Amino acid sequence: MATTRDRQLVEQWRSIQNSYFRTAGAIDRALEAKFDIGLNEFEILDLVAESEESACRMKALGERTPMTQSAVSKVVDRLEKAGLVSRQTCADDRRSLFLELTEAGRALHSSAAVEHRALLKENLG
Amino acid sequence: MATTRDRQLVEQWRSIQNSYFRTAGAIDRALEAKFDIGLNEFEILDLVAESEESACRMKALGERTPMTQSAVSKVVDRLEKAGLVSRQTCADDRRSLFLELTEAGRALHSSAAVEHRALLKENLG
DNA sequence: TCAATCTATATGACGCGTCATTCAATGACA
DNA sequence: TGTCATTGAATGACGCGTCATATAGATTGA
Repeated sequence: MATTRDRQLVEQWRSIQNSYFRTAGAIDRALEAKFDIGLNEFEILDLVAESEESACRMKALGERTPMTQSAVSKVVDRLEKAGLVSRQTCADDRRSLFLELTEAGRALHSSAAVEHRALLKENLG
Repeated sequence: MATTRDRQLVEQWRSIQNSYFRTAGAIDRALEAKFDIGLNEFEILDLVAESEESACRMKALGERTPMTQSAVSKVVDRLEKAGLVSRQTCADDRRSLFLELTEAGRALHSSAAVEHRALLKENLG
């Protein structure tokens, strides 16, 4: 039985979906067009840039994003292929890896971040 | 240059992403487990159920969801294969189609909707 | 020190959404 | 009426995320 409360919930949810997709889509398209990387790539890049003191990243990354461990691994693959990031082995635990921005990665990140923040401001008000 | 305002925007965005994925994921898993349909399938079913007076649906559907026209077409494929919906040709414009719930579709929708609303309430507060 | 177990990451198969394209039906207009 | 542009929908190639698994390294405890 469809209560008014149900209707409200559904409307609220649709509105969240719309603004989520609108925002994510706008950022994704802009980054793709201007920097040739997708939103997820940028977000990993952003996380790596944030924690500029080392650590066994990969693991930590997984905890800061809704992406799957395997998705993170593939995003990093692409970033590495694009020469934006490099995987470094971890001396104290050789299963772990930590990530470093390359020069190119650092450069791209700082331009892309400006765009990213601008679009967030525009879309989140 | 990373302003405090930028940090706030990024935090806000991550929080939106997290709650979006948490909610969507929870609903998707529940519907998948109990009714064997995904979230997008349910949402199309829900839209069709909502507009129980006919019309040339497919088109209208595309306007009520952030999904692509082609995504809608494929979701409807699956719903049709599952016997939950049927495509009816439109007399006045033979390019268009409108959709109808089958009996099974109506039944599944009304159970699934309860679950859906409950999870929305739980997740959106 | 040797199993058994656990943990960090990678990988392959798979499903789904997107883009570009196609096809048929319509509409516009001369 | 004949052409040309437009519109509703379907389709195929493709990229990406997910799940289940694999692999190598760590840890525990007898």
